[in-house]
Amino acid sequence: MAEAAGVSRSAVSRAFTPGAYLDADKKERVLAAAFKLGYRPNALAASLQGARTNLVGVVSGKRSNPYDGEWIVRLVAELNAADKWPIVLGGNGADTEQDVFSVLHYPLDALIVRGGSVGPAVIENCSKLNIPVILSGRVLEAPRIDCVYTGNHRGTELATDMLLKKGRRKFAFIGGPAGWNSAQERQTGVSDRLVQEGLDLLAVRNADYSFEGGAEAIASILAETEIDALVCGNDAMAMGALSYLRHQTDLDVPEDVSVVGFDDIAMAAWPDFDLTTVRNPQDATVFEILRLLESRLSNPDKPGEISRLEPELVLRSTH
Amino acid sequence: MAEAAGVSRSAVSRAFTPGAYLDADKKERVLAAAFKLGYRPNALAASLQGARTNLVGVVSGKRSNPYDGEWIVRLVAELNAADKWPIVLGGNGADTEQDVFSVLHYPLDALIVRGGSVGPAVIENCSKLNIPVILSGRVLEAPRIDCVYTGNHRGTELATDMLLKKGRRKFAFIGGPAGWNSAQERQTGVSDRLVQEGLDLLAVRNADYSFEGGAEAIASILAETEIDALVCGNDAMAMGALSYLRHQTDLDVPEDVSVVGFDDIAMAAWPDFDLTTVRNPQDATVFEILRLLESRLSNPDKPGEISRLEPELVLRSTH
DNA sequence: CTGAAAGCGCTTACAG
DNA sequence: CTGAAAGCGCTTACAG
Repeated sequence: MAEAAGVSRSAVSRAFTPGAYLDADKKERVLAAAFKLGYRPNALAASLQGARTNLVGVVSGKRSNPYDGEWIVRLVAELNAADKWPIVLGGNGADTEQDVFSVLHYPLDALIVRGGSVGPAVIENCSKLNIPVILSGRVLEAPRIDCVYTGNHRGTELATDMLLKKGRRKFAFIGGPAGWNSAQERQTGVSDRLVQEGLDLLAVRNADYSFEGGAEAIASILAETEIDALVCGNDAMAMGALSYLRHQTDLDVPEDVSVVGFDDIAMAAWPDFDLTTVRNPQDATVFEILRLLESRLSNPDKPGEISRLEPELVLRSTH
Repeated sequence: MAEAAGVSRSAVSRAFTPGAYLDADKKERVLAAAFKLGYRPNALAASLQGARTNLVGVVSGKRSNPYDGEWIVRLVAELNAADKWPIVLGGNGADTEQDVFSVLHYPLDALIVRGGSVGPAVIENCSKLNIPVILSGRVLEAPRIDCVYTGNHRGTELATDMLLKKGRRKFAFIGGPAGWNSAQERQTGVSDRLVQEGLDLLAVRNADYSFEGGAEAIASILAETEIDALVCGNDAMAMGALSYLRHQTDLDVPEDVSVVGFDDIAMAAWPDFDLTTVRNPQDATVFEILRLLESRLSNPDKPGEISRLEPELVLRSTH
């Protein structure tokens, strides 16, 4: 490249460095030659000199949860807008953690992790490598880890409270994969509130956050238990359950049984579902991730920050 | 790292290179030190030596089309499984092309591009930089460009044919963004078949491939035209139109009007829509992309390959 | 089998 | 204002 333009290596470098001193003529010559050859400076070679790579790892959850799909698409868009380039992992379940280790071979500016997609080993490795980690949907108090989360317990508590006021007494809950923190918290949000009224959760099922999973779970519940309120760990399962109730049973929603979801994904508002749900504020989540990222990058050694977002009840027609 | 293990740089490198000669003891020492420090060889520094980066750019379309969302999630999962690491772009519309130029600063093994998300300038730049390009959902005959696409024209022709046999005569079409190839081809698939029967498309609208766009488009059509068959350029718009017909009009689907989509996204099969549609085979598309990628990588100079996938009519309950 | 040296594509002091 | 040199973290011939 340098010889193509008939200048020194340094000159080429300066031509692409905003604010660097370089004769206008010479700069023009470099840019012209670059255009002709399709040349652009190798960002990775530059990073060996200490520049940021602007590469961030993004680890999402399983692909059965549409909320995760929306999360990743929005996050990618915002990251792009901030000139950060996401290397995306996830969707294939079991091997995700191994994949993260592979991606740690690249000099990442940061790693953004959704929910419970990876374990503590990954995070420990990142801190050894000095790669900041931002957790979305999970909390971890650690030296230089930042977190954004929505009050899960509070969210389903709000839903349960509303349902109780409406006179519901026979509650069931369909949660995400057993063992996940968020799934557990959403469940206890219901059960803790019920206990205050001297009530129990009559039935609990765990599914995979998918539409089909929700439909199967409600079928299994109805085979054994009579209920008048169903709270679900996410919207997709709530929609699956709602669909099953409407098409496979004589039960009327909301006349006989109330259905409430969690997340407020785009589809929840479609007239065909019009799902009452708990908003897990996605805009705010993505916005916070970006804010925490910039803030961490400009001040790598500051203490970890934990940002809590408040859930909000969205009343539509299924409660 | 070398001094931490008390060995030479070369030894460290060999410890991480499968099949390289290195004393077992020494190797163990290197690996132990690496584990302790969280060290892993910088893949980018390695790439300066000529190794592949295993980084591939993935450019998706606007985020309003759920099919693109499914495409990206599946593609990412398959790429991960093949130890390729996708830098994902897109979702924010206008600036996508500029973003691609930015990402071309990284040494990519290949660029995978969905539909009409970027123009010819990007592709030309890639060929100058010797970065292979794989196009999904669009065809471009060029030296070293590979393409996968589904027969759009054939797809809507199949749908139209079925509708005609059912006795439908008054057709409308809701297409994707005006000017997009795929949108145009899907439209002429309908109109060409109608012409054979001496029929015309009574109404055409262009929307943004979203649910809401479909609902607005059908409203606008019904305000001016009486129809008995609606073909849509994708499922999301078909579902939006279907939803509008069911909730905002007295028209019965399929009694009074048939609705057919395109893509066969997961939701189309949900009982709440049960949409008759044209399958745009996603598994096969992603599979082909991976195949073309491997094949191109192992034989960079072979001629461009164009892989056509056949659409298939999926009959459900809305026709 | 293994170390020292060269070199990948850059940028950043350092001289001029 | 700008070139020559050093060095970022690696790997790959090249000697031994």
